[in-house]
Amino acid sequence: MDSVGLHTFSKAERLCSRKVLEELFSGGHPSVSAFPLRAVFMPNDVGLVRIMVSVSKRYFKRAVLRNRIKRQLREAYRLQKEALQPLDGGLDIAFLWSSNETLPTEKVFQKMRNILCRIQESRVEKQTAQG
RNA sequence: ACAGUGAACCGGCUUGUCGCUGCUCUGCGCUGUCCUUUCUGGGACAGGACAGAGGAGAGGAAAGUCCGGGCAACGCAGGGCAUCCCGCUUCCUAACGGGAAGAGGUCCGCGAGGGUCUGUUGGUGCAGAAGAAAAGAACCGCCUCGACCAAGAGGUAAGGGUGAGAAGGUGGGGUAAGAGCCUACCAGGCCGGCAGUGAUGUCGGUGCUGUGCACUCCGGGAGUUGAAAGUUCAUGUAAACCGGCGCAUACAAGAGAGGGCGGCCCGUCCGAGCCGGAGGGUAGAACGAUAGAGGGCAGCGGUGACGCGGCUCGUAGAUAAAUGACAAGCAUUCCUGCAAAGGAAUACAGAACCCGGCUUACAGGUUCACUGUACUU
Repeated sequence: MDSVGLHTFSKAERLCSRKVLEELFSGGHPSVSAFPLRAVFMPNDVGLVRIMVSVSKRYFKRAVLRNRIKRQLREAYRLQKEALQPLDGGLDIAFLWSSNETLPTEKVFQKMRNILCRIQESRVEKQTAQG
C-alpha cells in the first residue's frame, strides 16, 4: 500500500490475468466514459488498483500510434492516480480508447482526471448506499 | 555551374524532472528451509513483485509475411499415377524464386545507362463479325490448251485486298507464266571445324524455313506442421461412466474394426482397440529465447557476388507485451523581413524464436564514379 502514494507504475499495478480480464469484459460491470476514453471497473480483493490500457487495431492500423496513445494513458494515470484516494479495497480498471484520432497529452490528462474522479464518486455513493 | 545516371551510406543531438523492463553488485529489519539449543537469541543457504548503486534498452526497413534456411515435433520398405514449384549460361551461397559476372533478342534515352523477355526445328488443340485461303491454300489476276473469243480443262504464290501472322526477305537469272527452280546478299535452323567452362560467336557446308496462345513434352526439385512448434515443472487426474462397432476364448458360423506409408492405386506394415455421448481440469511458471551462416578493421585470393586466415568488439529480450511522458536548448529546411528577429516543419514507421533475401513506405542529408550542356583559362 505504501508504493501507491508515489507516482509509480509497477508490475503489481497492471492487470494481466486472462481470467480477470474475461470477468471484467463479460458485462454487468459499471463503466464511465469521457469521449474518446472509456473505463470499465470492478472491485477486487487484492487491495491494489490494477489497470490495463487498450487501443483497438480497428481505430489505428499502425502500431506506432497505438503505442503513443497507450503511453499517454499510462502517464496520465500514473501522475493522477491519487484521485482514487482514499482507497477502500482494491479495484480493477480497463481503459479503452475508442476514436481514430490522437489528442494532445494535455487533453488526455484532462479526460483521465475526469474519469478517475467519477469512478471515485460512484464508489463513495455505493458505499454510503450500502452503509 | 546547371541538368542527369549508377552505386554506397546516414536518417537528429544535448540537458533536466518523473516513470518502465532486464542485467550486475551491495544490503535486507521481508519470506522459506536447515543448523545451533533455551537464549523471549545466534548462524547458514535460497528466494523476493523489497531497498540502494551502477550500467543497458527498437529499425533501415523492426513493416508486408512473398521466398529460402536453421531449429523443433511427428512421420519415413518399395513401385506407378496425379498435384505443385522452378526454367538463357557460368558462378556465389547453408539455401533460395536471391545475388554476381556474362550471352542473345527487343523497347526507351543525345548520353552515362535503364526496362523487359529467353528449356522445346517435336506432337495435339484453338485462333473471332477480317480474308478466297490460317498450312495437303487458287477469289481476282497471270500463263497454256481450247483453230480466235467464250464456256471449260490445266499450270502458277510475281501482283491485289484482309490480318498480329499469307508460305523467310530483297535484287538478278530463269520460265508459257511462275516458284530456293538457280544465284548473290541478309535473318533463322541443322551438320562440321575453330574460339570460349558455358549461354554463344565465327568460318565452311546444307534450300531445311508461317505467327500467337494453351496443353503435351524435356530437365531439375518438393514429407507434413510452425515457437500458440516443442521440453520440464506445477494444478487436476479418468486405464472411471453410458451407447455403438470390432477382437480374443469355448460349440457353431464368419473374416477382421481401425490405422500408417503426403492425394489416389498397387503393394506392404501395424493391429486390440476405435468412434460417439455425458462430465471434469488447466489456461500459471521455467526452458525454448538471444553468441549468431554475429559486427568492425586492415591483409590476401577473385572482374565480382564471395571466400580465407588474423586481430578486435560485446550489442534489447518484453509476454494484455518495457524501450516512455513532459519541459528547455541546439541543429537542418522553408516562409516573412534591409536587418534584428519571428513563425512553421523535421519522414516512413515499433522487436516478439533466429538468420539470408525480395517487395513496399520514407522528411531531409552525405560520399564516390560517370554522362550531357554552357562558360573560363
